[in-house]
Amino acid sequence: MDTIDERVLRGFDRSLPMALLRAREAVMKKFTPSLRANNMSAQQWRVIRALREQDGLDISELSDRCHLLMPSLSRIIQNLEKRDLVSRSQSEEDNRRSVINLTDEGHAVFRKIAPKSIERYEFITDRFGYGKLELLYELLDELVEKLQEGGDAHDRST
Amino acid sequence: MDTIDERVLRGFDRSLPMALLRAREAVMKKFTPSLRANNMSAQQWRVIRALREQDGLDISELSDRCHLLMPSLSRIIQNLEKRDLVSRSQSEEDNRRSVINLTDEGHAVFRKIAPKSIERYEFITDRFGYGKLELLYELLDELVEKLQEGGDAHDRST
DNA sequence: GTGATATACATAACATGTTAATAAATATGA
DNA sequence: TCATATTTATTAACATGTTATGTATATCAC
Repeated sequence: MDTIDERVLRGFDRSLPMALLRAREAVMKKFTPSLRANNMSAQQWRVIRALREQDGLDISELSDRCHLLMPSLSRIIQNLEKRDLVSRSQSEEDNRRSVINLTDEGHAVFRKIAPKSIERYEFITDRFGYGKLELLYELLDELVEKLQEGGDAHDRST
Repeated sequence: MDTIDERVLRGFDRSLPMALLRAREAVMKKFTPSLRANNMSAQQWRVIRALREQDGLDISELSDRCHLLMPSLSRIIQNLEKRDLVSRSQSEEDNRRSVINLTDEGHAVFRKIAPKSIERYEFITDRFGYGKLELLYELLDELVEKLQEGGDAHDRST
């Protein structure tokens, strides 16, 4: 048992990354089954939802909104394209950009899954409590904000 | 714009899974660089930490404590084994079990990385505030608890 | 004890996370 | 205008997430 620098690493399963991971896993368990039943991964569903909110986004925009890295998103789009859930076209002003649109079938899949998601969401709100949920949102947002401000001074290695 | 069942899906980037994802990403950004500088992934680091807390765990126990699925963990152990950071031996009582131990080199890596992690953790605590951090832990734990109780009645598909 | 079940672990197959390298189009500056 | 840098997107390569399947050992019912 080596003591490190007079301080000690927080107990393993009480670390912040683990707490967030456990919470996310518990939440996702409520959504995943109905997605899987429709051959949809959580990530693919994010893309569908983003396009439902605003159609015709380019891939960089989708990357931001869905919190997916470009290489992942690139593959996901190809997958959805093969399944005719989205279509891509070239931007007129900038030939580097691909514009992605939901197909009719894509819209249909959204309408099929969305009610299940709503139901699960209400289940979570009931179980946890509306007030606590709102408080949790606030804390999470503030955490992100506080960690981002001041730039990446502590993000560098070494 | 189709209205679903009189209710609407929560705004995309205000959904609980996304809020948890963003928070976790922001937190991990503080830890990942020093891990990467030592050729260590976050998952590999979890295994090292778990073994540092209690050496000689079997793979199922590690899976639980690290929140890694068995197939992932199986590969991770093989990787760490190749790099001589852990060693495996057969359990005497149960020949199905592998017992995993940290090697000297594994301990050395822990001692090298741990101070950085402690420092990052203190940075996060300072930025966010100790009280808020504790409150966040409580909320996250309670969320997990509430979602798990009552079994998996709503985890099923269809 | 023998056969059916369950458990511990590994592997397969595919999707995604992650960093690096690449290609093509566009923007910038001399 | 031309060379250079920047931006957009893809691909490569490897690690991990995830579900299904396989294999050996243990346990249990009988």
